[in-house]
This record gives sequence, structure tokens and C-alpha cells, in this order.
Amino acid sequence: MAQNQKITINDIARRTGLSKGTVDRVLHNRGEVSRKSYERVMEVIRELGYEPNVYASLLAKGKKHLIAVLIPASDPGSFWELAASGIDRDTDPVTAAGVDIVPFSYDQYDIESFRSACAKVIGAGASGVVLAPIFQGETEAVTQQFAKHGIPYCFIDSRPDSNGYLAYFGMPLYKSGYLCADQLTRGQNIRGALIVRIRRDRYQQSDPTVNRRAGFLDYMLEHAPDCKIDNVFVDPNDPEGIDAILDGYFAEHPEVRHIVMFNSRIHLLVPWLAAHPDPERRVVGFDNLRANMDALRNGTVSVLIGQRPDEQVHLAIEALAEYVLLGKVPPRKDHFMHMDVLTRYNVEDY
Amino acid sequence: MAQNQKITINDIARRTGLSKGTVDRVLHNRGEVSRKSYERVMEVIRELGYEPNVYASLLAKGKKHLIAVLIPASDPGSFWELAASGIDRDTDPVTAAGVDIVPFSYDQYDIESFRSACAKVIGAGASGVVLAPIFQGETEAVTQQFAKHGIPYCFIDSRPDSNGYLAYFGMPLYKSGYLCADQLTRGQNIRGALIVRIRRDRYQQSDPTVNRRAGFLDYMLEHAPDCKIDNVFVDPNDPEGIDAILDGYFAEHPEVRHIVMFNSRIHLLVPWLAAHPDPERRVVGFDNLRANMDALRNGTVSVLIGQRPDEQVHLAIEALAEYVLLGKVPPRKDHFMHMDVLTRYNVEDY
DNA sequence: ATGAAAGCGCTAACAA
DNA sequence: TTGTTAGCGCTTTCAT
Repeated sequence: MAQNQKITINDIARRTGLSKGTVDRVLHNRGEVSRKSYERVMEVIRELGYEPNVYASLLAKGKKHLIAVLIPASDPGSFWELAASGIDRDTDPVTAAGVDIVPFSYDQYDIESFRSACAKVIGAGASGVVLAPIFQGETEAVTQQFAKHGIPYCFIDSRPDSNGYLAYFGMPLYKSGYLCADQLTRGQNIRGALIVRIRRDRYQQSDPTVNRRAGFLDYMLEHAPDCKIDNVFVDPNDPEGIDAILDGYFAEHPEVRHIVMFNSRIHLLVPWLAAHPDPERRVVGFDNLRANMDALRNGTVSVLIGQRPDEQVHLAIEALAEYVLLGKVPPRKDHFMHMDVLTRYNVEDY
Repeated sequence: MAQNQKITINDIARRTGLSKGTVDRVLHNRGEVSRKSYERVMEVIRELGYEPNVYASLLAKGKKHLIAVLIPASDPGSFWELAASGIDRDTDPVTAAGVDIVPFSYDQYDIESFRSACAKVIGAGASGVVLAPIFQGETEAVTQQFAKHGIPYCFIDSRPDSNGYLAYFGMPLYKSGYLCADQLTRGQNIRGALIVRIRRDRYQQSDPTVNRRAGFLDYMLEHAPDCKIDNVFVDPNDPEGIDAILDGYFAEHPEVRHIVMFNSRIHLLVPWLAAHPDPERRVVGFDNLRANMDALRNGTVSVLIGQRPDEQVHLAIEALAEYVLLGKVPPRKDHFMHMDVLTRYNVEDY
């Protein structure tokens, strides 16, 4: 049962009558070996069931690996703070494997800060990078830089149309909208629903919610074709404005009760919701931010759809570690994550 | 920015005027060092920001670590097969850290096979064990064996009342029953519900569903006190019997429509459900077995509550690896996992 | 095309 | 109590 894990390159060198050096050459396909020796070595390797010793290899190589995580600086309680919590420098097993995980943050509204963070990453000699493609064009540019330096990178959260990334971890956006609609309506043919949207800012950023909205609308078309669907736009920095807008809308449309938001900011509506309780109202939002989960607990929000940004980060780090340490390329490139349905009854263990 | 990761014990030996050996002694608190030297070394360590090189340490120790995963042999499509899928010998990063993960399986209906599997684990010189406490008394006995051999162990799935385990990963059972009730009723005051239970076998095994059932009943008491709740018992190996029992029950109780099961076998009801479609019926079960997920897709089951047994296994392995490799004890012992709510709209990415 | 040999940073056994 | 030394298994440079 217990494999004799003691077979080393010395054993196979002795067995083949060649030297460690030669064995190493064939092990790494780095040429300069006669066809004959090559085959002999391979044969003995198979025969003896040789397996390389990771520690020795890594020790001898003497490289310190550092994986950079490039995400926006996070306001407390924000989506990106959640993502950042996936960086667990102390307990992540890749740390045990001798890889250092270093966050590099930037201002998500300042493309310049993004550029300079990328430069730092390269300057730090990172062996791999995890990043979220916040700035569309610039992401293309920096990943080309990474490629030029031979630095592999993984995307999280969303994924550009380029192709050089090692892996991607994110939520299936369209489907998440579909799921959201089902949770909002509970499969019933509801009368009306209000979509609350954030007044779009001008920072050449992609809007990750468009696909989600599309999924939502398609579901409604199929399952509740008569449902009246309206949109209002709010400014996240103007709480009173939000109240006013909701007051205004519902005064005019008393027949609509249900509310949905496609970004992580459903918590913005909590004050209004708390002031206008309605046991029949369904409210659905996204992402398990602290404030959103509180809203679930106090009953102002019915359902939250979560995507575990922390796990996305974690998995991306692992994929990179596997790659830089052992050269393993992930079997799939695109990893769509589970979508979590959170209610007040399962929110506690998140 | 780039830390000078080059500080080795040689550096600190030189700096203190002591030798590598002494430095190593203080590093590992293994005594035989004068108070004075100890403090001097510690001082320099801090000063220089020394960090040990994991590779070198592990290489020199020369230990092959093997983590044993002790779970029942899995029929295809069963709960334990799901759990076993958390053993990812090729891609798990702990493998990259040089730890071998080896499954040891046994017959969950044969306590003798469990005993002998445990013996094998010890015989194989395992550095750590992941196990599910299927057999109550015997689990106590074998964990004492593990302890005697200095082998740390983690529980998954459920947790005995003993105390020597390194960590536990499982679902909060009572809460899962509560959540289940909410999903079944959707918070509405339903008229009736049928609990389908497995005729209990006599193998001195614990019944993990009792807590779940308690949570379910408490929810119903609070939210739907008038709901009629019945139990029927079925034999998993007698499909026709199941049909007959359900036919019989619903003939007598046409006012009851909703169905719930607290174990992973809701798929047993699919034939009957498919033959008796009812768009108003809610059916809730547990665990994302392949057959259960298929039932979700074809609409015979409304909701599945999942607990990711594979992730439990994975996390337990990681915890053990951290411990045996780096001596890190998990900050918490008991880890209650997320409960996943699966519907046909989010089942695809599981 | 191949071999020899010097480490990588740490551990552990033995000497002193 | 402390120092010395021989590895752990692999990589890499330099000869040959």
C-alpha cells in the first residue's frame, strides 16, 4: 500500500548508467539528449514509477513566487472588500506551498491609478496576476504587457473578449438575471415590477448588469408577459433623492409592489423599504455585502443572489499557483460559479 | 516593495555569532539554548524579518505526508460519491505542497470494514485523517487510536460529542430544516405537507435527519401552525412500494399536496411525481446528487438544499495540510457550511 | 551529448 | 549549551 516514494533521479541515473544531469534534461524536455538515452530514461522512469520531489525542485530553483491580486481599493462593506477577503495570506494553502500572495489595489474611478498598479505588479516580478477587467481598453493593454513579460493572468468577476488569460472565474450573468426573475416572481404571474438602476457614471467602465437585465427580461417575457416593468434611476450618493424617487414612483403606480436591483447596492433602498413595510412585496438584489445581508435579516429584502467574489479570487489564485509551481494548465478556461440564493433562513452561515 | 526574501538562517547565524544549529533550535523551541542566545536570536530574526523557506524545511525533514480520507465506498450517484469528488488528487493545491491525499473506503453497513480501514490508515502512516462519523461508538474508539498515534483528524458531515478533533466541516442541521420549511411553504400558511422518510435500518448508525426534522417542525409551528403534517415510511429498494404508499396516502388526503424528504433520496419519488404532475405542488429535498438535480431540471422537484460535501472534504484536507505542514491550528474548530438553495434556474452551474 | 560538482536553505545527528 | 557536518532531491553551470 505504502508506495516506496524513495525513487529519486539518482536511482534512475544509476539504473540507466547515465548521470543526474542527463536525467534532468529528459525530465524537462530540454534537449541535448540522444534519442537513445531519452528513451532509456523514460523507460526506467515508468518502470520505477518515479515521481519528482516538489520541495527539492522548488528549493533548487530558488525562486520566490509572488501572485499579485489586482482589484480596486475597497470601501468598507463594498463588493470589492468582499472580493479582497478571498486573499487569505495566512491560511491559504498556496502560502504553505511557498507562494506569496500580494494585493495591489487602485482607485476604480482612476484609470491612471490602475496603470500604475499594473506597473508595480510587473516591477515586483510577479509570477502571476489575478485581475478584474474594470477598465475595458486598459485591461487589454496591460494584459499584453503581462504576456510580454511571460506573466500568466486570471480574470475574475467578468471577462473581456480577449483570449490570453489562463482562467476566468465569474458568475453567469445572463442566467443570474433569469434566476433573479424567478425569485422575484416565485414563478407566479405578477402584475408589476420596478427595476432600480444606478445613474451610470461616465468612467468608461463596462456595465456588468446589462446581461443580467437581459436574462431578467427574457424570463419575464416567457413567464409573466403581462407584467408591467418600469425603470427608475438613482444616485447612490443621494439618499434623500432615492426616497423621493421611490415615493414618487409608487404614488403613481400603486399596483406595482416588487423591486429589483441588478448591482450590489440593494442596501441603498433599505431606509425607504423600512419606512414602507409591505408583507406582500418581494425585493431581490445581488451580492452578499454586509449591509445586504442585514437587510435580509430585518426582512426588508427577500432574496439576495450571491456569487462569492472571495471564492473567485481564491480559485484564481489557486489556478495560478498550480500553473507557476507545477506548470499545470487548468482543464477548463472559463469557470462559471454557483449562484447562491440567500434568504433570511440561510444567511447566517455566509 | 520587493521584500528581500534572501534572509536565511545563515544570515542570522552570522549576525548573532552563533551557529545554524543554535538558530534552528530557537526557531523550533526545542530547548538546549541559553536564555541569552535565545533572546539574541529572536531579536535578530525580528530585526531582519526572517521568514523560513518552506521548501528547504520540508526537503530536509524528508517526510512524505499522506492525508487519509475515510468515507464510505460510494454507489454511483450517491451522497458519498459527491463527497469523494472533493478529493482532487491532481489539482488540489495541497498536492502541490507535496502532500498525498489517499482515499480509504469502507462499507457503510459493515462496521468491521470500517475498523479495518482505520487500521490501514494507521498502518499507512497517515499524517492526518478526514472522516465522517458514521458509526457512533466505533468512531469514538478509532479517533482515540488516531490520537494515540498522534494523528490529527477532522470530521465532516456530522460531528460526535467528543472533543479531540482538529476541525469539523458540516451543515447546520437544525437550521437546514428551518430553511427547508421556508422553501416548502414559501412563507405562506399552507394546508398540509407530507414527510417521506426512509424506513430506518438497524445498523447502529446515527440518524442525521432528526435535527433537520426538528428545525422543520419548529418553523411550521411558528409560521403555519394549522398545517397538517404527516409521515410515511418507504423502503429505498422497493420502487413499486414507494408508488403504492404515495398513491395510498394521497387518495386519502387529497388536501395535502406538498412533499418533503430530509435525506438525500428525494429522487426516489421522481417516478411517482412524474406520473402525478401538479403545478401547485412544492417538493423539497436535500443534496445535489445527480439524480436530484435532474429532478430539479425536469420540474418534479421544486427546491434542493445542498451542503457541498465535496467542499467539506476539501476544506478538511486543507485544514489538515496546514496543520501537518506548518503546524497551524485552525482559528475555529467548527465550521458550518453554507446551505445552498437550488432551483431549476441555478442548478446548471453546480 | 554527457558528466561532475556546487549549491538551494534547512534539519538532525554527533562532537565538543 | 553550542558548533560542525552530512545530507534531503533537484537544478544549473561548466567541463569534457
